[in-house]
Amino acid sequence: MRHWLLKSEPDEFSIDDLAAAKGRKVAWFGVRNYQARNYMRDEMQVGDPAFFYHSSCPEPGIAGIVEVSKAAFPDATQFDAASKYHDPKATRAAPRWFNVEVRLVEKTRLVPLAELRADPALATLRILQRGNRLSITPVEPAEWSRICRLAGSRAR
DNA sequence: GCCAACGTTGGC
DNA sequence: GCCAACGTTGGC
Repeated sequence: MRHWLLKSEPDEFSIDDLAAAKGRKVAWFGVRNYQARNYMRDEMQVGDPAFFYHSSCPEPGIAGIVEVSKAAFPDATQFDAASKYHDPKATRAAPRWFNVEVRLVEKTRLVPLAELRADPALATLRILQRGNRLSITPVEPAEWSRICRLAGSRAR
């Protein structure tokens, strides 16, 4: 089992949107980066926990905890000509983009980016590294525990 | 809106 | 396969 961090712009899809979704589940659609896709397609397993991170917003930070509820399958939006995630080079026979499904485990207090940065125990956290833009990154077990503690979560 | 950093594209 | 140009990300 591995731990992950998933970024989402709350204007697009927030933790409250996930809480309001049917079954509190959603396909993690719209990822159009090969490395992030490969994490979903090749490494994420059902039951893996992940932080839900709000990016590109007034208060960036960790907003909650989700878990992988379904292994990777083709991202439906790549086939949808009306979607901004449409990919004309993708076909149903040869999909390019995959997504897992995630389920909300717990909405936590918002742990601001500045608080993550200020914590020496999180110096190696991927999203804090210079130039990092990847929307899906692995989280080390010690980092996971530390952030759970900061967030006031019972999860470990 | 700025800008650093990075990924992708496409000509050669 | 190289690499310049371009587009995107995301914090500030």
